[in-house]
Amino acid sequence: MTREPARPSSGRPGLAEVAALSGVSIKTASRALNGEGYVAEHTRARVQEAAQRLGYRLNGVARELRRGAAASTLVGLLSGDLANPFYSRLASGLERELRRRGMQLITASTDEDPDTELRITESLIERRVRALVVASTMAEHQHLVAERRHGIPIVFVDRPPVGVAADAVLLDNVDGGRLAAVHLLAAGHRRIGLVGDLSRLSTYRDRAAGFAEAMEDAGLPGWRDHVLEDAHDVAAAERAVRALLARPEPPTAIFATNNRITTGAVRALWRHPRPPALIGFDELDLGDVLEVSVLTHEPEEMGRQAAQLLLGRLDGDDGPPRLVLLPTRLIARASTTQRPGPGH
Amino acid sequence: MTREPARPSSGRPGLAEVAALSGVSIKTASRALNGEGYVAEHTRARVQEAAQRLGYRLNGVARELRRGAAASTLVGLLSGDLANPFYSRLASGLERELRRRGMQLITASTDEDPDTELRITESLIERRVRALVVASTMAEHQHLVAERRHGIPIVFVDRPPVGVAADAVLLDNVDGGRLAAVHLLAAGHRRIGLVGDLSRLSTYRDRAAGFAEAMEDAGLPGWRDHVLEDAHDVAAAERAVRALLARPEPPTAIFATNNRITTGAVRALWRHPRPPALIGFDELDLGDVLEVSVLTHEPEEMGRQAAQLLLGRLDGDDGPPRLVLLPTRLIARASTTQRPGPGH
DNA sequence: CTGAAAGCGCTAACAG
DNA sequence: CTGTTAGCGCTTTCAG
Repeated sequence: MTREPARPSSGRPGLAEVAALSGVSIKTASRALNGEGYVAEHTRARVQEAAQRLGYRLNGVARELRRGAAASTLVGLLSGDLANPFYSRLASGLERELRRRGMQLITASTDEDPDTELRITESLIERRVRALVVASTMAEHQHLVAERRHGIPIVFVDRPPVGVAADAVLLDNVDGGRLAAVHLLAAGHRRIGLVGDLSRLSTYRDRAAGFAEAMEDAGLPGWRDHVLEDAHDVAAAERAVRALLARPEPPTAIFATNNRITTGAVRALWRHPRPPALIGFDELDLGDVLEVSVLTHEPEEMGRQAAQLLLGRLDGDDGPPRLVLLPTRLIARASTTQRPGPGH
Repeated sequence: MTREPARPSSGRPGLAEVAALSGVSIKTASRALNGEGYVAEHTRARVQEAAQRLGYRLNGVARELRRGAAASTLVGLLSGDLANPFYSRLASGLERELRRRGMQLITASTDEDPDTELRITESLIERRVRALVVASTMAEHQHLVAERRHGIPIVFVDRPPVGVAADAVLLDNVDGGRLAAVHLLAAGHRRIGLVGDLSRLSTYRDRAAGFAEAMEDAGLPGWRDHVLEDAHDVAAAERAVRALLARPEPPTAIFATNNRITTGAVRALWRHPRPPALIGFDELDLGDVLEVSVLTHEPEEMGRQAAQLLLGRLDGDDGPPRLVLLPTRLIARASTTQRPGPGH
């Protein structure tokens, strides 16, 4: 029996080359390498040796095409910016959980830009990821309706789905905002500055809503006078805080609504002769040493929960969309407990 | 002419369905959707409308199989732990640069475990990534020799390749270690504690080597007495620093050889009545406010350089392996300039 | 235990 | 401008 001379067309050897070198059929080579079914012991050995010699690597692309998209092990994560510890910790928790089930995470940053998000979403779907985890920066998600219908599980994290029914894992932002206000009010503060992220982000809006609720309950409808929004990076936040402090009647306390803003605030207040009280959303690296009060939570846990939801869907759960709300916890430190209240 | 009734086999519509619905051949549908060659305007419109109606998505897996691995746009990044800001900033710089060239980054964490690294490497190669960026935790890299021969570009970052010729982007760790020692020696310190990461990591060993060199030059061969290694997380580092300080003759200064260790050290020295001087490797979040002297550098830049090397290879550069050495810069802050020297 | 043939969804090559 | 045919590298199906 004559065989073709085994010339790899793409530079890399394929099953055909391995089969030729070991003198078996292509299918037998496949079986031997996958440890599938019954293959004579010495045949298996010969095949494996040939594969070794040739530096053979399974072509996962071909396998996936043949096996069908339902067998893919790739899960896509769409997030704002991996350099933000919130997202990277989320990714870390997600990845670890997925790996336990043999799935792999592919991440892509949107730079918080809706257009980029749209393009990247399409490209992930074209790659036939098995599921999608989305920390969206878009105002709505109509473009995902078709995907959901085609059965690909989508889990929203940190920010809720709009215009599409899908699972979500979110923080209890309203409660967090309320806790911040209540804590500061209890210390006697009345003029409380609030520095916010982009006003279109629901996370920020919810935190502000909880804050507003507590302020109005306390009979302080004038809280809006001390709000500065759209501080999306550390430098902008630092400027916003300085601006608040430069006012004729500066606030006696500040609520920084996320980690970047808190960082900017800490920098603005550093070495300030009489710094206002400060409370931040998200824990800070060395927040204990910096003595900044915060509303903390666990990004890794958000990732784990998202993974669980997603794996449940892959296992056949087709119930209505689920919403997991993660709590926020207040850690009171010197920045709100040892700094002068409004009386000073 | 009769056409088949267009039933998607995988649940999702394919080109065949789009073609059937718009009454053209499959190839014409392909052309219309890819904006390739000449297609009559109204044909294109019909095809695109059909695609829209069906929720058609290109199957990138099939496309890639057909076009061949050389057309893949996926670059794999293998790193220790994305939750470490060093890696996430590296990933961020890399991704941004790759995206400008239409390539996508797929990341995977090894948890600093050699076995995991091996498995994940294989799986990325099976997925036929176009190139690999590796922050390796393995002692050697023989397993990559075959891959290099098959032409897939590999760039090592942060840690050097061993046993395989490949490009690398590294920090000048020896110089960094030397700078740290020189800085502390100039302040009059003689008993300097050094807290190190896993002793098998070349980054740590190089930093220690530079440190050693400066110490020996200063006529202080006894420096080894104040070394504690294998502090791989923040808690271990904090314990190590406390242990050093509890000695009969505690060091008057401490060199923390990476960001996690510095964090642990800051925590250990916090509120210490007479803290030793401290210098850390890697910048810290709010390092300025914490007033910790550091040897800083830019992880994003490492990512960018890696991308450049890699893209150059894809563009045909087949010269000998290149090594890019990134400098480290000393930022002197109060932790080494305002704390008591050895005389106190 | 082993093999031959078909085909996953797309695009390259070559007609019309 | 449009269509037909073949085949990427693997696995599935069905026969030996």
